[in-house]
Amino acid sequence: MSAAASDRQRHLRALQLPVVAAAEQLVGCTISHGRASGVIVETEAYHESEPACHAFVGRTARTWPLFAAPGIAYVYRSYGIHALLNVVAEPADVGAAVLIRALEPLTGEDLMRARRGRDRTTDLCSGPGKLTQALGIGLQLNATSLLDGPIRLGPPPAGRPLPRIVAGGRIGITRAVELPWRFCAAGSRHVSRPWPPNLLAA
DNA sequence: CATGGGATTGACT
DNA sequence: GTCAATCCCATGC
Repeated sequence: MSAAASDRQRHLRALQLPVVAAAEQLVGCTISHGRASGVIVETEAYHESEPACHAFVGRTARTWPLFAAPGIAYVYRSYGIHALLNVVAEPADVGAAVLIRALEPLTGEDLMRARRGRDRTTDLCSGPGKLTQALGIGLQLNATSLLDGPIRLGPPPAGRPLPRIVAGGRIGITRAVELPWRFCAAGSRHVSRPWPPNLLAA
């Protein structure tokens, strides 16, 4: 298969993988909602086997979408304020998902600015709460399909080289912090916390 | 039924 | 660097 053909399948192949590999493979793919879209530049993996994952406590009124089929959206409220978007991964009945932590704006940047009340491009989607606000994604889209919409997970933009990936510890959690399950596009200025330059070499 | 704690962000010192 | 906003939900009495 050509490299371009492989890219067009990347988001679909990722959904068939274990959640940590899926998180890595989804960097470079796209998320769109209506006219607004962006390239995924930062993800984190969560799995029911570790305590930082909401699914660790099992199936509840909050966590049931995590156990749905891969490609379903898990959208939940964080800190009483923000909506955070996850791509459910692994086979049905296994609780696992990829948190989308940052996007590089691709289309609809004017809409994003209006929704965010910010001008700088790097302030629009550089965080899990920011990107849902920029794309107009709320809790009402919890458990909807990312393959059928309204939110869509798509392949990398045509003609764009896939980014080199850097891995590290997940952000903003207190348990299982040692797992290197955060993945970023190397050198991207659109991630939530840019990598320290001294650690970027390798 | 009361309580505590977030997979965050933005404003401020 | 610190801190408040804000609310759902999981947990425990």
